[in-house]
Amino acid sequence: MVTIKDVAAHAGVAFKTVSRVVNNDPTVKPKNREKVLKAIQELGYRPNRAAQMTRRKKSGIIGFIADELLRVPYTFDLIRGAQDLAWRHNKELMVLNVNVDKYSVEGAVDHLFEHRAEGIIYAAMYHREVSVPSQLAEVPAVLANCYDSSGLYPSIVPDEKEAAREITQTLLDKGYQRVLFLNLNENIIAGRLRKAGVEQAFAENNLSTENVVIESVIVRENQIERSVARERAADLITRFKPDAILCGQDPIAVEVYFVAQALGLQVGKDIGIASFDDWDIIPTLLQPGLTTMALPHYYMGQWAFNYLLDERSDKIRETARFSLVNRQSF
Amino acid sequence: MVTIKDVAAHAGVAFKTVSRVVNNDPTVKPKNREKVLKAIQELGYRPNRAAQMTRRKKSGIIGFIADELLRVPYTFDLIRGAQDLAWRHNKELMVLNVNVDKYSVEGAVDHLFEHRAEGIIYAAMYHREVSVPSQLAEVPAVLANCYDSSGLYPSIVPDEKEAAREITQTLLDKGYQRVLFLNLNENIIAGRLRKAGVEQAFAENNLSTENVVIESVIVRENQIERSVARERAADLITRFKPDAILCGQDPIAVEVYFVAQALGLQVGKDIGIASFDDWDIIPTLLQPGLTTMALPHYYMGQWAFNYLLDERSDKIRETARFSLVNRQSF
DNA sequence: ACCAATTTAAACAACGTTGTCTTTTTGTAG
DNA sequence: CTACAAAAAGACAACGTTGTTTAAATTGGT
Repeated sequence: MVTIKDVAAHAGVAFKTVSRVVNNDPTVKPKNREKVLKAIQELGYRPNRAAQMTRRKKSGIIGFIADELLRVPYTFDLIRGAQDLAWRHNKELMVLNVNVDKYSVEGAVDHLFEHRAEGIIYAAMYHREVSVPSQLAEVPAVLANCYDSSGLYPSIVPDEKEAAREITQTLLDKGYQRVLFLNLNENIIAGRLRKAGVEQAFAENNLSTENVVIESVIVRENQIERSVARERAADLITRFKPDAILCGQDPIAVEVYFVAQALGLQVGKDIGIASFDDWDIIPTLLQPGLTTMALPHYYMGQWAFNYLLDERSDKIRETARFSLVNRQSF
Repeated sequence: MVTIKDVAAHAGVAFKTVSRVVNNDPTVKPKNREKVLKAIQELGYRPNRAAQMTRRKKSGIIGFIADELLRVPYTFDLIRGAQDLAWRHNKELMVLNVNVDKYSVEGAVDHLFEHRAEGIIYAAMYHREVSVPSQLAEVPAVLANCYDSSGLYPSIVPDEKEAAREITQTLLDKGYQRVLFLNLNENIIAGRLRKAGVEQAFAENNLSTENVVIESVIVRENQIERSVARERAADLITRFKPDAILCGQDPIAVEVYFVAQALGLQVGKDIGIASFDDWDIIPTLLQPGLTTMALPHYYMGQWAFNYLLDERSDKIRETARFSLVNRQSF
């Protein structure tokens, strides 16, 4: 590979002058600058990042540890959010997928330390509490889509409760009165918080709890049989006769659309359907399009990166707002 | 950060000895090795990768350029395939998402050159012909899920035709006789090749072409209205009365399931349904589970990485076999 | 045209490693 | 114990950069 000295020889200047040109040092006479630039062009010189790093004692690397327990498409927006900013700030985002079987979190942290990462983002693939290895504290670190019980790390998680309150309020504003909430299992944080949000909305509108039914129809790990979920949904619909159904996540909405069709109910007309997540292709695949609260993954990725960039040290617990994506399902 | 010299001072040896221990040089006496190891432990020393790279003149970095034109979940298996191998071989996979608006392919290649990447994998998010920047030839490069017209680069793409032949043959073997193939648009490579595969299967079984109808119901860019696709599908089913429907990709199958339910046809009993891609959650979300030909993305990612690892230079054009994922839809 | 002040360029050291060469220590045969 | 080879450890240079100091070239005022 061609080095700074090759360029210098070719241009007939000291190699330090080439370094100056590369780093936009203004103390180079235009004539020399031109000569150097020409030589760089002709030789196809590119600065060696590894050498720069050693000399500058700065890596420009931000680590991103993603726990891959789940493989849900939108979670990649977490990475994208951070990555876009990294590119913009001329930093390297080193993404490591950890997995209980394959390589441990400790291994990933070690790896990042060897690369002298200037900060680490630890992201969970679904909103949950995590316990991170203690060595993580040696470097600025942020948690995204998760939090630790110790409070040692700043974190950002989706504002599940507010999202649930908002979508419920939107339903009520549109005149829906009897809401069936087919929730996630409540041992999942999102399940608990979203339930609270729905309840808050009903309380704020002084509506009787007789008008809302909340049932968990899905368990994340070891999912119950889909057909059972579908049967349950059908049963609840015929018994409770809701005018709107709120789904704990978009895949549940798919079930509900099938059930609705089977019962002869037209979505968006006979019954309103709303959901959470904005899960990849699902909301647009369904007909009519599914109105859903989109998870703020991209934003959280950005927030986490910015936190590190700003060299903050407050142990804030931030929440990120969902955004309502309006389609035609209610 | 603690350096090799700090460790040496702490252990009371020459810093070169520490280097030897770190690199498992056998010419270190056990007693010294122990001293050094203890010092490393106590000081929390970690080798500086950037310094190693400069001195060794090897980066250990493989670049992965992913064109993000589409955001389809399973495409990440391409990355995963390469990444898992990278980890196993103690290499760094530097993943760059390029995007027409955000940062160009040239920029990504430049970036990788600055990091002295030892090889580059260029991956497309759907099977297509690409034209890559000429600078890519300066370094070992492989194309994954795409190929170039020039033939300058080795490449691996899914064996679309064989997959179509195989799934069609499977349908025929099971006794299905009238097949409706709701294909992708034929200006997409996958659409053309899959069609050819279906036709081949029919020819090989000496079946009349009256028993197969092939129609494109979806256009990738600027997708036609879903509702139109659904109408078309319903119309084709009632007119042609197929006993099996083969879908060009899993999302089409979702439409077909809805249509089937609307027509009172039970999937897997009254009508068989098969598909392509194994698109994330879709095949398991549907009831009954959708039998589909899974794209070999993970394998292609691995193949591409191995090609670089083996320092091959043949400009082979490899194809990768789909795998049939049996569920209950036929 | 001369000297001082300023701008520009060169020389040299340093970053944290590893490769090569030299010196010291160790072990063993005589 | 000595001689001598082999093993172990140290010294020093090198990788491709940038930071710092020093020297050379240029400028401007008289």
